[in-house]
Amino acid sequence: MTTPLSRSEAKDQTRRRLIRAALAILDQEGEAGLSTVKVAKAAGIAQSSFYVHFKDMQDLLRVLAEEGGAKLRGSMREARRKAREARSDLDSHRETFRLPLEAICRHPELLRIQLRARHDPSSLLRDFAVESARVYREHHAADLAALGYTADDERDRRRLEMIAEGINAATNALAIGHLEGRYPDLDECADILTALSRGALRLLRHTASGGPVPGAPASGGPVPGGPVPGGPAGASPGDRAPGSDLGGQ
Amino acid sequence: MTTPLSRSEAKDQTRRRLIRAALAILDQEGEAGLSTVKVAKAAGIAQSSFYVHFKDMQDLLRVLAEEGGAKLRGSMREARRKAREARSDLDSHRETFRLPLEAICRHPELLRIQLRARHDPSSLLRDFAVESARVYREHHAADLAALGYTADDERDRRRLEMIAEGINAATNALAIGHLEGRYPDLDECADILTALSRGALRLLRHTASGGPVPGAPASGGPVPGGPVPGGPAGASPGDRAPGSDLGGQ
DNA sequence: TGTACATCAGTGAACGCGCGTTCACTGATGTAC
DNA sequence: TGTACATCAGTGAACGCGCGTTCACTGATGTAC
Repeated sequence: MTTPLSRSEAKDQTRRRLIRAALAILDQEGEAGLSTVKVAKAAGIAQSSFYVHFKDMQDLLRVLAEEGGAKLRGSMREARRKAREARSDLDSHRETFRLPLEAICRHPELLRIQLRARHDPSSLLRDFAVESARVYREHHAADLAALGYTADDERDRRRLEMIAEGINAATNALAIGHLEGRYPDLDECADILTALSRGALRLLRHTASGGPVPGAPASGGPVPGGPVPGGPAGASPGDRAPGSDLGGQ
Repeated sequence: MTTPLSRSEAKDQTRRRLIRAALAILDQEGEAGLSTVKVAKAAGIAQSSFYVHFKDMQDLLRVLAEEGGAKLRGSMREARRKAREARSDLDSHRETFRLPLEAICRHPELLRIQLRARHDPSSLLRDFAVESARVYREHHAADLAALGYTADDERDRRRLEMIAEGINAATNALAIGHLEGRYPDLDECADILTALSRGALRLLRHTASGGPVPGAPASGGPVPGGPVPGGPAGASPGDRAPGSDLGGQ
């Protein structure tokens, strides 16, 4: 029935088995549980045969990271494409958060691995984790820009980055919660993220409408924290003291 | 000059040296870099002497986790106390986010260790990480309650939990960014978090003022999104369809 | 098609390494008298 | 105060273990003729 495989096909198949086995162990036991012994055994070959396919464990992890990164970028690209097809602005805003959540949940092992490696100094997947975090963050920053929130000066650029990072962290946290079964409704997760972003984005100007920051009362309510040292006195717009512009209270 | 130490005092000092050495290695190299050899060497004693003080590495980590947890809870208690002393509601809201950030930055190693261990299945510090995350989350939930945001039914309780988890993740992310030097101004971090929470809390009713959600302009300024599907029209409070109540636009 | 040879994926045994753990021992500190 | 003994923090050597890595070898597949 089965056509006998050529030598190179068979070798490639074994290689794939090793990669899959490593990914499974990495997801289930973490990097500490990874060893050439376990991976080879799980792939059904002799331990020494591991070195026929990879120089060492780091070499396998490099391949794993490359493939994971490609998968991740593909998911994000697709999410971005779908988000562009959303009909209304509101849809767009919600989709902006729902689609990345879906993308994450399509490859949950990649998020788990990334979260573990990200702050682990001795992780061989550190580069992968940092790169993944960058992809996510840039995705969010681009999305926020697409929603009409832009940053003209350095202060706003930094704030946009902070917001993107905060939203990203919240997205990951809710995605993990969803994967763990605590938040079964992905739409509700997206709602929370949408609402979070809505609040934060008031710190930036919304250039689409051209008006003042949406939601900010024209009268500028109570001033937070009393007098701001070196504050608004002679400050030009775009040079406001940090902490003095919380938007509508 | 130095009074000779009693036997038990000297032993305790050695024990402290071991604990401090383990914490430093854990922070700098992660759990993978930890071994009785390294810890004993860093503490300046023979490797076998490690077992005079601890049953094994897990035993030391248990102690480390207990002490770390106590430190963390202490910091959080203090932050809560200070927040209660804030004069105005607005101060209270900002302090609610600034003080936990400060508490985290007082013991940055605890956050780093927690973030690493939290998703690592083979970590010996898993319990510590989960417990720490719980402390943080409950702190945020209590703070939100103190700000007047309450949850009457199951849906709102779940949302409050999701918001607390999202805010917590964002807090950690910004704290790490601050510790890495990317966001030098802790007040600005607190502002971002305040703004994030403001948006999300519109999903809940604000019982303190009894009025509309704070921050929502009475006049309803420029609306970024289109009409809200299935919006406020005839929905009774507490029975809104999920995903349809994004609060004041 | 058949034969002789080349290639190469996979194997098992061997080795060194760092680590965790045990244990008999040492010498300083503490205590009973 | 002095002496004899008990206690015990700390030591170094030894052992087993799992792991990473190497290497000569095997036998099936591929190829030249």
